[in-house]
Amino acid sequence: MRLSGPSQYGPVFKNGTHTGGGGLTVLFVKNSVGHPRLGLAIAKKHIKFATGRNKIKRIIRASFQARQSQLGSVDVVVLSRKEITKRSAAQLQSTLDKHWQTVITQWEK
RNA sequence: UGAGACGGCUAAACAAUCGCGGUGCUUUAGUGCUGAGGAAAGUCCGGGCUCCAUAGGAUAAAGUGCCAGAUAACGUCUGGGAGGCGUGAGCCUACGGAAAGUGCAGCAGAAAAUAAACCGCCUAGUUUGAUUUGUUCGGCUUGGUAAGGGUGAAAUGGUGCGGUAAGAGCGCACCGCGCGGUUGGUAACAAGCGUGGCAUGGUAAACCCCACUUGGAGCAAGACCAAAUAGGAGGGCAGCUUGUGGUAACACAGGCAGGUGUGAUCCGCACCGUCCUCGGGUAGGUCGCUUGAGGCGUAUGGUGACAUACGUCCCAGAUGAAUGAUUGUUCUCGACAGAACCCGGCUUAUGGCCGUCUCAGCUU
Repeated sequence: MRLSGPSQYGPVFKNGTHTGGGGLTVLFVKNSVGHPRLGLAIAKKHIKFATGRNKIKRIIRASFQARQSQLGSVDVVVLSRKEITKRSAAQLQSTLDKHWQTVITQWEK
């Protein structure tokens, strides 16, 4: 489910395909595990307080879980951007849905 | 009812389904248990713990600063004293030293520190002044005077009476202050007695002096396991052949091989044993990591902070970092905010509820 350690994060950062927008950047790459795995990187620089960071992580995890069955064996890392402070929770969910869709279509190819 | 002071409690509730971090049990898919805060925050103090060191003394630097107690310790807390603020409940205070030394004080004001005569008040002298001819007023000179005016945050004790030419601790009373006993109190201090005639202006959150405290770095502390690579130590085995020595193991000398680089290739040139063990410690992993100056209850001691005894409970332990989503019901429609080694405080942010007390108004 979860990515852990530089050995698992490293390949995604190096070879991952980018999609972005809406205050988030999504990197993804195929893996050999057979199920999707999620990693999060929400910068303290962008969101100052810990509660705010936790909220965004929860939103991303929830939407990831909802789409989990549709995603193939992919490692995904979601990064925060500066504009994320301007986005509401509902906006984030819709943009995440878009990003998952692009990941699915890319993976099917 | 309004305004206020102090203290305590709480952190939407319940149910279902799907998930997440720990952990146990069967066993590889289920299931049980459990899972953020009052501030987890700021990182401002104090400890524990760990390593470096061996800290005995002195100096520097930093901090603390009424007294007594609590505590592992503190700059925290409790009780007391003093001063200040408020009608009051209550609240606030870096609250040691200015007769060890140095420094500082804008404007105003005559003068701001070995005090000082601007206006004024008073004595004496003087007079081409005025004049109601006076023991008057004015000018000038000489002294005396800090009572009054004015300036200032602050002007060398305050008020009153006596006293005096006018004044003045010059004298007296009371208050304040200094010094010395006495009494009460562990002490800070208070009360009262005697005495001095009034001294030491302010500023130490200016330097400074005095007393006390502090070794440094921090869980990325630190301990252990440990791939790979380079270098290190020890040991085993070290191609073929000729000669010499030796019984032999082996040693010495020569020749031929082997690998890598250079290069299209050959020659040439340069470089090179191999395996094991130890040590080392990188990536990575494990521990540290949650049973603790612990919580809750009762009793006892203490004004209290707190201590002691007994009983009882186990209450997050992640590491790109766990609490969410959906549905239903209810209400006052939910603030500030997320553990990261652990405790004791302080400070700051913040929704709601309750109690006690004070002041004002109204009713009885």
